[in-house]
Amino acid sequence: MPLDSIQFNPIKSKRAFEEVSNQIKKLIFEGVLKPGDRLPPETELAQQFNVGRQSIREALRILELSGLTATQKGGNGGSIIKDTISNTIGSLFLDACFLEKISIEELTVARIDIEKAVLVHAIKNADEADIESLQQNISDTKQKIEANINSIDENIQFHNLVAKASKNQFFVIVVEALTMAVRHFMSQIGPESQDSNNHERFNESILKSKNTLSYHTDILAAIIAKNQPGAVDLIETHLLEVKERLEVFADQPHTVGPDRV
Amino acid sequence: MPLDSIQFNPIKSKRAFEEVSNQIKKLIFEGVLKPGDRLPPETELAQQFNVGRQSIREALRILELSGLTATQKGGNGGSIIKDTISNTIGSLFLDACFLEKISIEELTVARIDIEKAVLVHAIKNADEADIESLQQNISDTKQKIEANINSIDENIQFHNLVAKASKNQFFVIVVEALTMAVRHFMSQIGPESQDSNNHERFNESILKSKNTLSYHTDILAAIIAKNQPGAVDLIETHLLEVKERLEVFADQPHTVGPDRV
DNA sequence: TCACATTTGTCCGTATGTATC
DNA sequence: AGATACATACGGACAAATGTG
Repeated sequence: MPLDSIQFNPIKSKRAFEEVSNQIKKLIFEGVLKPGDRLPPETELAQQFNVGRQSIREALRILELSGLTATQKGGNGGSIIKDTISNTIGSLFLDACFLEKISIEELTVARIDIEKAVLVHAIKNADEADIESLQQNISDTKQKIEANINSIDENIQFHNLVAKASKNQFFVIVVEALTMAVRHFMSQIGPESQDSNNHERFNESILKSKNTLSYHTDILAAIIAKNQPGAVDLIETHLLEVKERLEVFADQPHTVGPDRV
Repeated sequence: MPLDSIQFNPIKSKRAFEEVSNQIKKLIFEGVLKPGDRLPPETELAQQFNVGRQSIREALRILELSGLTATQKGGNGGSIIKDTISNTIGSLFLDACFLEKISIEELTVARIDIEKAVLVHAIKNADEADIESLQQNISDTKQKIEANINSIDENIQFHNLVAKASKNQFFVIVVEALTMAVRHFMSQIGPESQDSNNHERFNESILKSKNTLSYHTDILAAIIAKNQPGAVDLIETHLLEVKERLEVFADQPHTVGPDRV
């Protein structure tokens, strides 16, 4: 065997909290610790690992930020194993956007290609339950629009539901990251549109909501009819319109991201 | 304005370390703290924020895991602002794979669609420098194969370079996450193949490397010739082969992920 | 409603290891 | 080699929150 192909492990003087978080992480990956399980109290963990409580706490912060655990205060509280880490990835992704490594242009261009691919898989793999939740989403959106209520959450949710229908968890995570970023940029527009002193803008916002609803309705129909080319065309046109709507705000400085921990 | 459209901030008794990490994060996003800058020592930060060192340390762990800072110990050490957080996303993503939320099947299926889209953009946007680094990658791979050295790093790098050529940072991050996962599953095959007691497997591995190199060479040629349909066909066939190579190991239990902090 | 126990959140003092000069 | 600066780590103490009897 050639010597060069041996991989040496970098010598990294492990810090105590790293060792602790890795050991707990390993237990979670191995399934020893399952979602819903509660970790022992910090003081007890400190005794078991034979380290100070400070190291335990830093390890818990890592697990918490990784999306593996959640922390509750008070009696019967503690660190609880969570069951999903997808929104954690979305948050980190939003951070990347803020560091201006990703422009709105790049974001929306990529979104079109990815959601087109996702839609193809959704048409292939969607089951009854998926169709039902998509229909529910549409009717929820309708109600909100009729009541003049902002429907941005439902609009975002539609895309996430389509990703779920693809039965591919990778797509679910990627689309969630995309929509989380889109949602943030949208929310920078939203509050202004609802300014009661500016009826024109508010009406404009309602019009756009109806437009979006119309596209979503047609896309769902195409999914049900398994009309792949039609669906792909629809989502491309739809996302191109969203893209243009967002690009107006591309050069505006954006605020800091949401809290994650 | 409809009452329902008001967004209430969830009352979450902010913990001190959250406040600290958010404030520092904000400074980084705003560009006040730039890559390479050093944060004040922990004791000084504690004084400035008027909190204990423990809270500062937990905040620093959060920033470190988020990929925003790196920590050096010893004299002249401290927390330094980093310039990229992409590999952090890749690591978190690998965690998601380990939680078996994502199967190799899902991973590779998604990879094919995404890399096809990326390739289209790469053909459109690749400049001289991109072509050059891809050519360099090919020649590096050739040399390693001729010297019977494992070329998995170069093979992975090829795909990352194509993503970079697309000039879309979102694609760069997603492809890096994908290849990081693929690389991990590959490395579970690698060590066995290099077992000096198993020449057959080793030769098989060399054959596969040559096959991969051949595909990469053809894909690069198609990029240069701006032959979009040809390139897309090539990468689809190539990734399908990789997919089948990986699927053999799909049912094997995999080991725990790499350390991130 | 009112304690009470549990557990996280926080601060402080001190000691040690490590890298730089 | 020694001094300095810094992260790392431990232990003790108290405050705050939360569920239970």
